[in-house]
Order: sequence, then structure tokens, then C-alpha cells
Amino acid sequence: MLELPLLRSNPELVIARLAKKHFEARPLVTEILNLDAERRALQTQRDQLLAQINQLSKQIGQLMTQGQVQEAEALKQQSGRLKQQVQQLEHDLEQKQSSIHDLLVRLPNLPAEAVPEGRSAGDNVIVRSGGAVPELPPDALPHWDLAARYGLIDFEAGAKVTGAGFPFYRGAGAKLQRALISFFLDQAIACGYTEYEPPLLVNADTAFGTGQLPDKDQQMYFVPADALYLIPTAEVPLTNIYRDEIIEEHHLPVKLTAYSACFRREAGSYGKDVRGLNRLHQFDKVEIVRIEHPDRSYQALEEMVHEVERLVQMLELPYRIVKLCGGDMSFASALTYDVEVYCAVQQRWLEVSSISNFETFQSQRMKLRYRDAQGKTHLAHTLNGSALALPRIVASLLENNQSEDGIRLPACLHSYMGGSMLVTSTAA
RNA sequence: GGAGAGAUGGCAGAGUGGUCGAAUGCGGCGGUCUUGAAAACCGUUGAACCCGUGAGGGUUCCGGGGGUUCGAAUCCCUCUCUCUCCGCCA
Repeated sequence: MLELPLLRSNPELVIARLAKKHFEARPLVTEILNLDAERRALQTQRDQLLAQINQLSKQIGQLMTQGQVQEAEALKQQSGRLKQQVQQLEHDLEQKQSSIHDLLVRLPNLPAEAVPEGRSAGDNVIVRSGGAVPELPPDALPHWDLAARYGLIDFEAGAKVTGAGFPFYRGAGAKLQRALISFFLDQAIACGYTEYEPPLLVNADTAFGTGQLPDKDQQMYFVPADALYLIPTAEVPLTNIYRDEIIEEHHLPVKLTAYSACFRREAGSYGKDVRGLNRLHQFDKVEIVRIEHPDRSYQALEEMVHEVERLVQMLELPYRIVKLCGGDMSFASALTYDVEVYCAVQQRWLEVSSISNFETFQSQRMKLRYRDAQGKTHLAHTLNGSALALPRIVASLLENNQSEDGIRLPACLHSYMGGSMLVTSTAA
């Protein structure tokens, strides 16, 4: 949610910046500013009336203690008339306020200066890349066939027990999940993040705070009996820890990490995008979250990209880092980098992390502030990124590291897995 | 699930209809003192919104929402949460 004072002071800037996201903001901005002016006029009127009523009440109190009942009665009547006017104003005021809010939440975040122009994923900018694409024999298998051959993942059992997109991991496949989660968490902790284990269901206020509500409710699973949502990412509970909080400036930055299962309905997806591990309804992910001082949030974003880059380097996967263009960015983001790994058999780049600076977009909704040395409160900047999402990492590890001997593990996982091979071909 | 108690400022904790945004203590900040620090003493110390160039003024907020009243932290209704006891349970 954008800050209203920014719209008031510089509406043209807002409109121009949102054009980069291919969002026509002028009608909304104009309507918001009109309503805002009306709202402020109403509040001024109401406050003046309330001040009069408060004044009268004090006088009545004095008269009563002096026993001047008749005079007091006259003032009571006067006060009653004013109160009726206040009620009407209050009603109008609430309407204006909720109208403004409803319109304001429809404005996307402003893209940062550094965001490239562009309309779709094809216009994203490759920042850098690394790792070598392996040479594979012509009979190399895609990960879903490898998973079946070595008994690592049982998609059919998942479909039977729950539905498509809810696989069982099995044997070395299950252990690999555990190993990756531990590896990712250990790396995040080494970078100074505090580990949390969050609730997997959240209430509506929380879902609103990070921007899943009101627009993206169809992406979340919902439990109606208790009005709770299954989290699509640990970002949601983690960031909301600080909803409605004021953090002392010297406690910044706040750095949080958590492993969680993530639940996404992914309505409308189909075809090769959802084959195997490419897109699931439930998956595992380690998330990193930061709450930063506005002056250093972009430096923090770069740090986070490097932290994630190091993970894919240690996993010895071919990767590239992409800066998203205005048209491909999410509603709430000011600047986003995606980290993608290459799956050598599918011959596709798969997104395994998305790292964003939301500036004050989330903190405005959440009233997440910090207090500076002068005692002034300001909105903090929030950032988050995947570090990392597991399924596509697993897909890439399987496809890229296969040989006639089995499936090799990168060195960083040897201690977690108790060996250098995930599976050997004798196990097939 | 049943019974009871409670929710007040960063924390602890007073306050049961008027001058209460709220005593007091701790913590924080500023100062006096000190070579420096501690102690002591003095002062100060919540958030949001509106009007105003400013100085300043006004309004709201004592878990959330609603009500009674000229006037509510204080009375009533309701919801949420916490604690204690019982039941159930990984």
C-alpha cells in the first residue's frame, strides 16, 4: 500500500513511476485525492464539534457540583444537539475512509529507478550467471523418470492420497529434503539470520499485512471452520511478527529465516510447467526475511542476492541471476531479482528464488515502523527471498548429476547425506 | 470441551462516572556533580490523525467492536486473547 502523503505531495511522480509497471494510475489517484480532501474537511468539522462538546461537559460537571441544576440542563440539551451532528459526520467520515482505503490498496508499489523497462519475462535483464551446463548422454532422463527409477518420489501415491501436486518423497528422496532444509538453514544462520519455525496457518489480518489479501486470496488454501489460511510462504508469518510494532533503530536490521511447507493452489497452471517437480501445491522452502533501515535496504537486497547465489554455487548448479522488468514484477515489489537454475534434460531455466525489496509497501499496511535517535517513527523497509525453494533444486540436481553410476551429490551435501552419491545404479 | 480470574503507557503496577493520556516504581533520554564512570539529585519521556508557513491549537486511543450517559479506563453487551483448575490428547 502506498503512503497517502506521497500521493498528496507528488501525484504526477506516482503516475509516471507506475507507468513503468504498465499500470494506468491516473483515474485512481485523482479519485483518491478528491476523497482525501473531502475526508479531511469532514474531520476538521467533527473535531471542532467534539471540542465544543468536551467544553460543555466540563461546564456541566462544574454546574452540577455547584448545584446549579437548571443551568446544567440547558447545556445538556445543547450538547445533545451537537452530538447528533457529530454522529452524521462520523458516519460520512467512515465511508470516506474505507473508500480511500479500498482504492489505495489497488495501487501497486512503485518500481525502483533500477528496474528495467519491459513488458514480460522476455524483457528481464540477466545480471550474471555461473556454473557449467553438464554434458549428458542422449539417453539422459528427466527428473520425474529418475525419481521413479530410483524410487525417490511417489507422485501417484500423492495423487491418490491427496491430489495432483502433493507428492510423497521416499527413501533417499525424503532424506534429501531433510538434508537440503538443514543445509539452507545452516547457511542462513551463518549469515546472521535467526531461525524460526512458524505457524503454517495464519489469520486474515496477517494475510492482508504481506499483501496476499485482498487480491490473491484465490492462491491460498482456506480453512473456513476457523477462518485461517494455509501459508503460501514463510514470509507471511515471519514478516507479520512485526506487524503493528515499533522497532528501535539500533535493533535494525532484523534478519529472520524459517523452513516451512508452502501451500499454493496455483489455479490455472497446466502442461509442461506442472510436470514432475516443476510446480506443486505443497512444497518445502527456506525463506529469508529482513527488516531494514530505508537508507540501506538496497544494499541489503544485494547482500541477499549474494547469499542466495552462494547457495546455488555450493550446490554446483548452473545458474543465472535475472533482474525483473517493470511488466514482470509483482504487485508489491519495488525491485526483484530471480535466481534460476538450469535443468539439463528439460533444457529449461527454473526459478528457485525470488528476492525483493518492498520498501514501505508492506510496512505501510502492517504499520511496521522504527524509531530513530530523535524519537521519530518511520516506516521500515521489508525484504525477503527464497533461500531456497526445494523442488526445482531437486529437479536440477537429479537431471544434471545423473550418470550410469547413479546420481552424484555436490560436496556441500555429503555430510548431510552421509556420502557422495544420492543413489547408485545398483539401487534401480 | 467445562468452571473461574484477568487484559491499563517500553516493563511492573495504581486508578470503579467528571479537572485522567492516566499515580507510583523501574527502564530510556537530557542535565547537575565527577578526571571518567557509578551513585545521588533535577528535568524529561506513548501513538495516530486534523488545522496552522510557524509558534501553537484540536480530536481519538487504557485488548477489539457496540451500547448507556451531558460526560466512561471506570457501568452494560459482545468478541478475542492470557492465566488457573477439571476433562481429553501427540
